[in-house]
Amino acid sequence: MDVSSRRIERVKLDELSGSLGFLLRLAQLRAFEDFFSDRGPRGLKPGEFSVLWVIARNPGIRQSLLGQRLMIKRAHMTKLIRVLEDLGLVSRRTPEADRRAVELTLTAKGRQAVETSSTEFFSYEEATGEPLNDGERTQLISLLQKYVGLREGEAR
Amino acid sequence: MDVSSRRIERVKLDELSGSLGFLLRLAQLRAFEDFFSDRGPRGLKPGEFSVLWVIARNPGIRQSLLGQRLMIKRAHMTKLIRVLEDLGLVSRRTPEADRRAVELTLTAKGRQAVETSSTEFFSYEEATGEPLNDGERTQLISLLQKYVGLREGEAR
DNA sequence: TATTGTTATACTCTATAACTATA
DNA sequence: TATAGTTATAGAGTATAACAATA
Repeated sequence: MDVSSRRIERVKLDELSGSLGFLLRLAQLRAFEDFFSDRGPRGLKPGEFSVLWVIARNPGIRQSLLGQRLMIKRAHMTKLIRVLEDLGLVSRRTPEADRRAVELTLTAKGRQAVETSSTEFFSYEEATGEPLNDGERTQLISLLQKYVGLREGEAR
Repeated sequence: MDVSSRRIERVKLDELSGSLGFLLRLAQLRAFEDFFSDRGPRGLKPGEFSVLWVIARNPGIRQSLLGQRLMIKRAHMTKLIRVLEDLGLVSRRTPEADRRAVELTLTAKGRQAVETSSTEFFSYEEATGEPLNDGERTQLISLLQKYVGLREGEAR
């Protein structure tokens, strides 16, 4: 196979290449692809890691609040948490103050899993963003934070 | 219900809020949510629209090339195109030059569908990006284009 | 041997609605 | 009546591998 066939031929996208939704979809696919290609499938998937991470920083957090922040629907949350509970990473308890709710905390095993994975996840993160230089990467992160509601003020 | 319960309580995310992968996932969910909440479910879904749009700009494009550009895997592409063919929007032909390949073009009905939907899609696009101002939105798009490989040069 | 596309299978993520138990 | 969570079900998207036809 020659080199030219490795290159993606030109495809006209016109206005589509200026679509925020389209770009975000491609960018997310790209980020996940990078993430999984670098190494074989490891212990925690990105979604599981983020759930465990947030529980670790917010012990006793309610399922509903966790779901709101991570944009995971209630029904899906139930299944996700059950898996993590079955793995022995998360424990659930019903608070006396509101017996409808469920408060989440990590087990010792869960805390250890987050600890182990976090080095891996975040060291990967720093090495990512390939075609962007450091300044651009920082700026992209800043703009996304604002877009997503993680910043009250300006994006810079 | 009082106002305070409508607001999302603070959740500590720490380093996670600086993760590009995490932010891209949230941003994409947000963009799609905006898109679907504004209006009821309309004719074309974003994925279908983008496929039709690209075929419209690149008549006779091969399935493989289309898939590469839109980051859709071959097996998925087959199913996607079949649906669009069954809807009478796309037609397929085998070129004599390479009888393994499939060249895609839009039918008259397909061209009309793109025409109709494009106004809707792109006018929505312009009104989007809510917490960002125009300059920030432009910059975000620019950075994403570079990240995703739609620009050779610099991101600005 | 490599490539294009297809088929079959399965798994994840998401959406919806009906349900319970509490409030 | 409203809320937190659960259950059940279905659909979309994706991943994988085996396959046929062609190069």
